[in-house]
Amino acid sequence: MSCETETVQVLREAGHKATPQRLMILSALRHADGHLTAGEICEQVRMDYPYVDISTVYRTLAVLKELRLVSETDMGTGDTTYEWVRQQGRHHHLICRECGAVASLDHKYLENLGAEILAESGFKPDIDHFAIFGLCAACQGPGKQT
Amino acid sequence: MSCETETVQVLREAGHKATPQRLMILSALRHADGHLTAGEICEQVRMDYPYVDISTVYRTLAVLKELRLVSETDMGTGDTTYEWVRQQGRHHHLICRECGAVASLDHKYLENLGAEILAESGFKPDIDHFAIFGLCAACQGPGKQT
DNA sequence: ACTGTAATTGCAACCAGTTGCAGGAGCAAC
DNA sequence: GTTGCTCCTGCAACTGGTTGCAATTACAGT
Repeated sequence: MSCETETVQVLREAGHKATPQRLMILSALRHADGHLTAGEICEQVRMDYPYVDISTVYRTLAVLKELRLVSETDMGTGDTTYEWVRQQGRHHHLICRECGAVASLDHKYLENLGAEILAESGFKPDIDHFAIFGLCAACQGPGKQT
Repeated sequence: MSCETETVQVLREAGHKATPQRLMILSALRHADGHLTAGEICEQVRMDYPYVDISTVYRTLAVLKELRLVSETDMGTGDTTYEWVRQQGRHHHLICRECGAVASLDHKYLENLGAEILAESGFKPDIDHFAIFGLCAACQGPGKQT
């Protein structure tokens, strides 16, 4: 758990406390390599400490999201998922509304967009992790509608 | 209600039925000029027909969304809102995560993005109505938090 | 106008996520 | 190590939205 020291700093500096529950949630997020739902995080933490409440998980996720340590993504299937934000390897998701396939999108496309918006309107968009819906190549063929 | 004829066509062609409830929901959406929540739509319909169930509203909205007649937008405040999609005047929203201000963004910025993604990955994104979070110009100033 | 079929409705039960609250715990200062 | 303040936790109640189901209704074909 020594790898969380840095994160603990960030928490403290923002006036938050580093509680065991939070460290466990943090650990679950870090060591998972994909997206996790709040429920999954809760289950995982309960293996070590069975009393965590789901509301604690949600509240912790809210704090982490505010500090921009995790990103929240609505995958379109009604599952809201959370992911540890790494500094490199930013990516976005292209989600097919027909077949549900998920592809990754390199950050560079969005980077342009972010810069353009900032230049023209002064609004600085949070472009950390987008989920973009649409039709994948396979589902665009004529007469291919489900 | 004669202005709904065209929409009724679209519904029928997709194998859906044009029920009174749906027409009332449709009417509410058309005549509102902004975003409406499901609850607001339900209330409005109940003025004419008190028995509509909220689930009917949600199901109708799901159908209309699928037919791309309405767009669903999560405004970030926990309110999911729905809006009638007009062919012209497509726009997107820039929502400030500090002060909640909502600004409009012209469609042209996203048009580029859509074309790029399509060209490079074959994925055809639905770029009808985006909600982009970030910091507005006023909230970016140093020490201007909250 | 009548009929058959499939879509739709309203209801109630349900699920994900949020909130208010009282007790408990972290942490900075002494 | 103790103290005090504030944040955090777990609980339970609640809200927004979804789903399964039996009864009903739209509508295409006749």
